[in-house]
Amino acid sequence: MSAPAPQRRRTRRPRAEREAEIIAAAREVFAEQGYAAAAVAEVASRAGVVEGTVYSYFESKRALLIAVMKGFYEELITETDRGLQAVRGTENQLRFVIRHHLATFARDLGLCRVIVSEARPDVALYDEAILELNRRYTGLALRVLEEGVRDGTLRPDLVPSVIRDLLYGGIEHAVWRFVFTGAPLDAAAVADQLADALLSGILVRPAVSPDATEAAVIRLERAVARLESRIAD
Amino acid sequence: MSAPAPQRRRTRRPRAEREAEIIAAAREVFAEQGYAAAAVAEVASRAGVVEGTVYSYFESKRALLIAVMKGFYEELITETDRGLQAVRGTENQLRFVIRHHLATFARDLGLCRVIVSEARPDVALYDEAILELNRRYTGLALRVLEEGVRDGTLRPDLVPSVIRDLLYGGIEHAVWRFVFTGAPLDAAAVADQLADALLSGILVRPAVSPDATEAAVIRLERAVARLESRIAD
DNA sequence: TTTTTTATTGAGTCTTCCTCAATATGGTCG
DNA sequence: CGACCATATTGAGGAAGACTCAATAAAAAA
Repeated sequence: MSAPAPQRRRTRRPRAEREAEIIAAAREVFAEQGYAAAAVAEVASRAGVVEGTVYSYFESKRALLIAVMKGFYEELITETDRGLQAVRGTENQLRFVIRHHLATFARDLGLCRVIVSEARPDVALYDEAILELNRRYTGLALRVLEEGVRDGTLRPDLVPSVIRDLLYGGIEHAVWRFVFTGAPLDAAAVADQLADALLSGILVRPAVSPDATEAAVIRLERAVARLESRIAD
Repeated sequence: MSAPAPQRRRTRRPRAEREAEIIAAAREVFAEQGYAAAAVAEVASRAGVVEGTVYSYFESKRALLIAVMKGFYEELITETDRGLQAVRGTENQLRFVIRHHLATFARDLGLCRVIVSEARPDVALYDEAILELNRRYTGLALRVLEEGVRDGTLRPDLVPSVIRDLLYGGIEHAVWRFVFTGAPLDAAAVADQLADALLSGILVRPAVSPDATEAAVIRLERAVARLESRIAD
């Protein structure tokens, strides 16, 4: 049953390279198995070292996870930033962010799942680094929103941070939906649906006419009557 | 340092009651410490039994978590369903769902965090029960959306399931934001901001600006919606 | 009261994170 | 070119916690 004993030889490598190898192995294992199920011993073995070695590079399993996340976020931030510079206009930039984020999630699902699940449970100081990365990343979208408000493209009464949450939260849930149903995800289509809803809202544009106002007044009177009678009880 | 040794006596209790006690203890411990950090031994101790007893009621720690989630979801579904029946109109119903979900999250944050983090990592068959509960719960909002499309209140080109994801995802992220920044959460205000964005979109409405009367009508409708949902509790 | 059933126990196993003293390696310096 | 040394690497072992199971005792049945 024992594997062919990979016959490792003790070799010294430049610190930076070995560290990179361990991080790469960890990224694989975490993405495949999730954080809790991943064994540090397996990460070590895939990186061609022994468990103790991993601990001479990283304080703990969690610190290793954070290093993995860091790498992931750095890539994501760079790509997104570059993309945003190539697109003009608030609406187009928002569509780009949504599409790119959704595509990233769909592509690197295993790792994204771990990040989402593990970055949140702990408000521990330890994860301050991750919070900072997350702030930097979602800050890109926030700036787009703020500028949209400033230049009059977006409604002046918006609270940009709330809209940002709506945006990222919506994407996340949309992806889970597909993960769980197992349906193939048409990332571009879903991104457009999300963007349309966010930009234009879901209500049919009320034809602002005296009729509509009158109808609303009637609805209100009835509702108030209902409330009054209920309070009377 | 050792606690005063609770001096437990071996007592036999009706199966259902003991089970309920264990679930209640687990709910506490999970909410306080998170799933990974919670020790089954502590759950047992708070329930006044020994670790082995827990395992005679639940196959595994995870099965225990699922039982806890089940109870939580059942409550949530009942409350939401009851509330929806007391509110008329697609827009008001959506506002109710958002407000109630946000309030629940804010109130039972510890447990919600665990549910969100632990329900997703595993697409394992084991969690089929949780998936079903989640479907039932979010199905309530889905039905509101579908009916809104049918009766012409909502845009006919909407994909209701995507909007539902936008809604729940947005709430979730909005809550995390407050958890992490530590700011006090004005649930009602944030719920309104989310609802406004979702219903009307974030783009500036071209032209047709409502006059003062219409604006007053809109304010009134929101006030009535708030009253109705408060009475529903 | 005696017998039967089964809920409860707690000691022990196994897995996994993490520590540390011993070891071997590759660069450096005589 | 060989000896030396700083330190990267190792692997055995400790600690904690999930889970098992044969023994025990409480309640129900006879």
